[in-house]
Amino acid sequence: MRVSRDQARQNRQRVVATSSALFREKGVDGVGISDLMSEAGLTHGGFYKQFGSKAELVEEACALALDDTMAFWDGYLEGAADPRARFIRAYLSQQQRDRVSEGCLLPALAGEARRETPAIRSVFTRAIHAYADRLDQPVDARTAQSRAEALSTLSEMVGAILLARVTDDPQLSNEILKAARDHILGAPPEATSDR
Amino acid sequence: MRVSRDQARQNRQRVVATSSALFREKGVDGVGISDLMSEAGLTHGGFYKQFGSKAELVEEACALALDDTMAFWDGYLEGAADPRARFIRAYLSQQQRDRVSEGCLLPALAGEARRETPAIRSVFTRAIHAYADRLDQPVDARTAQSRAEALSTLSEMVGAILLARVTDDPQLSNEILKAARDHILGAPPEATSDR
DNA sequence: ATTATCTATAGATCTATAGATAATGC
DNA sequence: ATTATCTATAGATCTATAGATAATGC
Repeated sequence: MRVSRDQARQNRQRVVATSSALFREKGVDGVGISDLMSEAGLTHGGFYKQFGSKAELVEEACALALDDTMAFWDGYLEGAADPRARFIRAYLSQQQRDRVSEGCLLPALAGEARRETPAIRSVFTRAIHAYADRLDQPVDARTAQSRAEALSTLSEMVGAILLARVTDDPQLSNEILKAARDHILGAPPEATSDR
Repeated sequence: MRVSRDQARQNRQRVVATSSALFREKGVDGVGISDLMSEAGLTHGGFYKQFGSKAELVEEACALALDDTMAFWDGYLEGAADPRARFIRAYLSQQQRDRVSEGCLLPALAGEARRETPAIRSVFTRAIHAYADRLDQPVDARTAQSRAEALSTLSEMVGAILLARVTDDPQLSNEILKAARDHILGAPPEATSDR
């Protein structure tokens, strides 16, 4: 029954990783300790030897969601001619809209996180800064104006994904994504970039 | 114990109204049938004589939230010189951010509503159309372009409120609101309109 | 007689804890 | 000896239903 110290560390990390996906997919209230533990191949009894409370896991899972997605974006944008445009186009794609459990934590969880602990809300503050940094000018060219633009662009991206996900009208959903892309990046020359 | 037909109708309506506020404030999973009924001055046993299920109440409560807020906005904007600007400024105010239980259902509940029944999601589709209509040109001047702009403006408004509510940094919260207002309406001539 | 509301409860959760078990780490 | 994980369970929910009660509406 017992397991090596290293195996235990891995088990714990697997709980955080599966929670990070399941919380985004089903919401924090939508999955119980049992679900999270058994998804990681464990039983629920061991949970409180690894975490102080569910809220503590939520905090870690949100932080991991942030770090993972940021690592993904930084890799995806590395060496791009226009990283900001590439970022915005990919973020506002149908793929990102549909892959909730691997996507940005802001549209997925910010609505509920508003009511969570200060520690959890501060992860969301970090997330806002992290995303705004990627939308802003290169570090040496930043101004109050460019920062305001970055925040306003982020608001539009997050809002568009949120609305595109909640509507039951698939056509409206795509229309919302396209409107946000075109508005932020300027309309495409032809009907080229609906994908 | 029994009550007149008219009184019963009023009781039922009071349950929907208090639910509409409580769901926005605490989330659908955050309030139980007991809470909703006792907030309306009733006991929980009578609930299922009035509603088929909790989901049915959620649908009605969201629809009422939409109708109430739209009636408010239409009154608030009636006769304004520039109704669109007045709408955007008020929606993106600190008051709207802080009055969650009386505010727009989109930032408050869209995140959870994604996982709800089709009937509930279709209320959110109606909400998107209703808000976009108020942001679009007068009916006879609408184009595909103006509609896309309305949707993109709505995304930014909803996203800005969502982010301004989730962060635990009050300064960042105000910065997000101001950035969205300035971006949508154009920067103010002087530092006039932070309020 | 009908019915709106009440009390009481079933059955299924959910978070958290207690104590047993069996393998690691000294 | 320590400890990671297991089984079992406490206590508090939550949705939904059953049956009683008392006032309305015919």
